[in-house]
Amino acid sequence: MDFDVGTRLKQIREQHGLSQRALAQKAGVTNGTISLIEQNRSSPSVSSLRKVLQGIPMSLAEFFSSDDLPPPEQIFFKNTELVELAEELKGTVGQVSFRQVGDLRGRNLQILHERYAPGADTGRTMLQHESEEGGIVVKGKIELTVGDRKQILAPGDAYLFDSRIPHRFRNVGDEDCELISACTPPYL
Amino acid sequence: MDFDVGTRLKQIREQHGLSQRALAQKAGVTNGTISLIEQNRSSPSVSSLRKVLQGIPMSLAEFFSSDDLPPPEQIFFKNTELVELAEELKGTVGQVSFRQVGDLRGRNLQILHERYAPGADTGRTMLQHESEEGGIVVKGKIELTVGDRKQILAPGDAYLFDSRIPHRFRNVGDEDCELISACTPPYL
DNA sequence: CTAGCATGTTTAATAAATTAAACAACCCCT
DNA sequence: AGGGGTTGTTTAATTTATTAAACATGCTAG
Repeated sequence: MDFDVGTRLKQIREQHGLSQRALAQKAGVTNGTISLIEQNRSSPSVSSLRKVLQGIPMSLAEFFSSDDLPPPEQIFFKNTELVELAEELKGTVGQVSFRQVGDLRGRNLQILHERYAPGADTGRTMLQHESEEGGIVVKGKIELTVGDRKQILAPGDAYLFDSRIPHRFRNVGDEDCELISACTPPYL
Repeated sequence: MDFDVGTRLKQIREQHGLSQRALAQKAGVTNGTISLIEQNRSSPSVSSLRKVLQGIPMSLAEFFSSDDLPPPEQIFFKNTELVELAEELKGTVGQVSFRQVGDLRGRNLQILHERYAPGADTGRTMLQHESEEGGIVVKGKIELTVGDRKQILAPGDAYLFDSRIPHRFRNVGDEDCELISACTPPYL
């Protein structure tokens, strides 16, 4: 009782500026099929639905992850408008600052401006969230541990990994380290 | 875009220690249906599949997000290892550099180190990709236009928007501008 | 060894989705 | 006002999925 296939398909089709016939042709089905599906008067087989979505194109996974379209929100953020995420970081040692772009309501993308004081350390070893995560170092040096791999990154260096692997950040230098990171979907 | 519904269902069913008949009863379908689906000899309608998954229980979204563990990949990237994305930028004016973290194969997250020379301009107005996009300015100034909104961002300032809205970046200052951006899912 | 019960597979009848083509409504253009 | 093009909707014919019941195999107890 939780997923309205017809409405979802219609919404997606219209977002892509396609008519029923246009989509039908790209998908290799008839326009009638699309019409009936959108009215929930027929429940497509997954093979049909896959064909239809290939005309978008969109994966079945995307289709069923009902992330609804975000309403018009704030686009630009002044330096001072980034929101500090101080609370959540229980295991951390030393001074760490995570400043987030926007409030993420309805978003898949989280962008952070991170700052680590010398010696600062996220006890994140235990943390594994269901995301992908990456970033680029802007200033200073950071030691990053991901699973059984460890490396020190300098300005301009970068990282990208699956957040389900336990990971940890540690500033082993003697100046502040800044980096800009992204995460999808957001970690809290 | 090849999704083996039968194999996936069988895998899930067995992980939950259910026989075809046991699952069939909980789901309100017959065992034959499950057998045929698992052999890919019939492609269930999404209403049937939903019924079946309710017997697990599991959502359609979970079913189709085939969360298989990613193969071990490169995690750390030296400054010089970022890959230049020079080719794709047809409409651009002036000197622009997009340097990407990793090659993105199998990833949802794209992270770029972008550099705009004074006067550089992406003719991106026409571009609308199916993503969410955001970033933080590191150096210099950039004018960002998103839909009918425009703003000049300075170091520390940030942005976050739905990439389906037409957008454009322009360096209106007289020094190089650098920013770090992220995009999900990747734009090419 | 065999009777009983579980498993997954197959088959003919039935129910449902998909097609092909026609229908009605709306816009735009001359 | 009317054509020619679009749009989404509907209907009968066809294809496909689903059912109900039989079939085959393997396991275990007596």
